[in-house]
Amino acid sequence: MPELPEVETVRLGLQPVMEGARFLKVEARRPDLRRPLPRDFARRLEGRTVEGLGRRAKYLLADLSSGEVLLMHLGMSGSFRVTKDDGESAPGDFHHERSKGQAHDHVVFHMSSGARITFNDPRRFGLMLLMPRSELSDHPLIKETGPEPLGNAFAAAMLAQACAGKKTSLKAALSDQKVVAGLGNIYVCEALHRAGLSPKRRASTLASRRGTPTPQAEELVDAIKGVLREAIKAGGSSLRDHRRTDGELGDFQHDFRVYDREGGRCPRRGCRGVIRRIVQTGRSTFYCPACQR
DNA sequence: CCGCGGGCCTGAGAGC
DNA sequence: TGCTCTCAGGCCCGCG
Repeated sequence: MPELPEVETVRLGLQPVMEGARFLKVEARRPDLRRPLPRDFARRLEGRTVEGLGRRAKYLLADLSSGEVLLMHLGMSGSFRVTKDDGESAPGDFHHERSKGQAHDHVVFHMSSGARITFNDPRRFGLMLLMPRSELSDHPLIKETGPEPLGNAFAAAMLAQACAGKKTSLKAALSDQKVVAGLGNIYVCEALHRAGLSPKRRASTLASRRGTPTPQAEELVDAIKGVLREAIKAGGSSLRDHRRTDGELGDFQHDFRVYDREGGRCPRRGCRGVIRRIVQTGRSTFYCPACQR
């Protein structure tokens, strides 16, 4: 489900109830996520204060007063829901699932801020890990991650460099978290359309022979930054699973130009093209063959 | 090393 | 209604 804008929306929702708050009680109801929850998960969180809640790529990172970092990933279907903590162990219909809450509520944080934070993840591709803060940047999940696309460091020269020599498609390259962090299937398609670049184009065409960025690389960087900023402003895209932490939907799906719009008219001014769906490396790609070259 | 396809899970929706 | 099939915002692993 979630790409950078959705994860950032979740972060902004959790920040006010997590930062500066302590974990009073932690329920690990279903430990078998993509990886098993860490050993002594609840015990290592309870009593600790969250000093800061950050994000790197699609990972949420809670800095703990113990010196550890809690790393959280939403996978395809993960979501966090913030509700008022009434002290009961769980909401939901106890006639069916006594004290178990909704289906797929795998982890619950009871915070000193008075918030109950429930992690729900039907497909269980999500992840929670604990590690010393000092080990984060060297951790295999983080180590190879490319630049943050909204950071100042992310510029055409960088992108061209990362794509130079790549035989794969632009679509595949931008989906690669080592090239740039946080994009997924939706925002890659949307950024490529905005930049007027074909998803089938070779990634290496963003770099000139000398390795310097082409005008297309500049266009693409602007398109990536633009679409991500707008999507964050809209609270992300809600196709099926994504919710803000208050349960409301995001709005950006209404602003998609190509994603999930197969057969629709290309929204670019003056373009008469029709949006097509193709499959690249096993994933749907949506694009306009007329204006994306 | 690089790029691709399969697999991990569950649920929704389409088609019969 | 109910079955079967396909597909889904991600990522890891193994193969060639």
